[in-house]
Amino acid sequence: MVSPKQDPPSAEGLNSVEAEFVAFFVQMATALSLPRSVGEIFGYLFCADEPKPFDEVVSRLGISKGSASQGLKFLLSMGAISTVYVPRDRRTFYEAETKMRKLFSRALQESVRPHLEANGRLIDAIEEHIDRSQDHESLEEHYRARAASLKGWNDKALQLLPLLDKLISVPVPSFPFKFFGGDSSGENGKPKTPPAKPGKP
Amino acid sequence: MVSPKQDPPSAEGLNSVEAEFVAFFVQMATALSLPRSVGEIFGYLFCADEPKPFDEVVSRLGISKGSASQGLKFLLSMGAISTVYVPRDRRTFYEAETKMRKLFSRALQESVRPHLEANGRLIDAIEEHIDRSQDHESLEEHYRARAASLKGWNDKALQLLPLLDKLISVPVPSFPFKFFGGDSSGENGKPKTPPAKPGKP
DNA sequence: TCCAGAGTTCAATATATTTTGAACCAAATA
DNA sequence: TATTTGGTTCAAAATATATTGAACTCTGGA
Repeated sequence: MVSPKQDPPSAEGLNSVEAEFVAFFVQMATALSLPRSVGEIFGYLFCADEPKPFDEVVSRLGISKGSASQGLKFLLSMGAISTVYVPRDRRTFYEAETKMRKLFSRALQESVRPHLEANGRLIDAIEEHIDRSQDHESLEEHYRARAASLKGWNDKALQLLPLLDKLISVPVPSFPFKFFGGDSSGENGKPKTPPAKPGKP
Repeated sequence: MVSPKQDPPSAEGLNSVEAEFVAFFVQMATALSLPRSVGEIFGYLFCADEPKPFDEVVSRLGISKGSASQGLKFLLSMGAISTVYVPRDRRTFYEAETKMRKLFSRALQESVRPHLEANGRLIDAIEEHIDRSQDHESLEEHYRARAASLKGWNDKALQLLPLLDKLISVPVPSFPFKFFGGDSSGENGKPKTPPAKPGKP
């Protein structure tokens, strides 16, 4: 399905393994309706063994500086990547967050929760409209019931968020019958040594 | 923020409560990156007290027949609405699924699971590429590790699906320390009586 | 101070998605 | 059989989104 071996050694274009990782995250991005370029960038950084500088993202992926800049900014804002400072190199290096738990957790907090909270406010608005308007006669009760159902589910979702957060850090094959136990795949306090001058051979 | 009272009695346009429900689901649809029209249609049907026919969806929402047809088809395919047969009326009537649990459950099965399964196949493809290609020297081990991490998380997600499904049917305020208990908000075997000739006054 | 490199911004362009509406089909009715 | 009604299809138009690339800013030398 994909062509033979022979990986271009570096510098321009991706080797076949990188290309597959990138394809994976492009598909992921598509599923989440994010731009392709975001998937490409994350995929490239995810499979890299060292932090990579801006210009390498641009040249290896063959995308424009503009796209790279915007995509990196977005990924930073999501907490999906972070910058790495490399002494004696003016460029900023980027590395992917590879702890999926963190990614997921953060998405829950930064994307899902705000949406649910906004929903809550919209539901309040609905209820106010039901109060304010007459000539619904028999419908008024029905409207109230529907609004209440919406509110119930929204609240439920909000309450489930922290539980979900706990759930994903439980080692799966043993189903979680006690929740607040330790996290198996926990943090390692590695002091984040910058790599020994990577990139630009 | 929204203008006074005085609801247009019917026939054309929405009353102010309907308008708010529709706005809510439009925002919901946007969050899920679905077309506005899908949100409008679902919102209209969700707040209706009886099943509504195609032509009313069109005229009340002021969208084209094409949009309505496609949106309804989509919502049917998601199981978010269903058709209702009304004797002595050629039109098909639609009603929203108001049991959120069903909606959610179904989305998990029909949308999330297939994506995860596709991901699994893509990860296999990555691993095959790692096998096939040489000249990665020291990188090969790193690639394998990254691929393994991906596979691990994907499998975990797949395993969590049924648990999630259970979770949402648990009454929330009492946290779930036993999972396989009964479902409080369970099915009611109502025999689905068609409404007494609604619509078209 | 000037220059070169790194990166950002943003208007223009390219792409993708939604919506419309006219043409069409099929079933019920005249 | 012809007509009307209910609804679908699909190509074209309208909108929305992503990408590019040229102009720009900023910083660190020389």
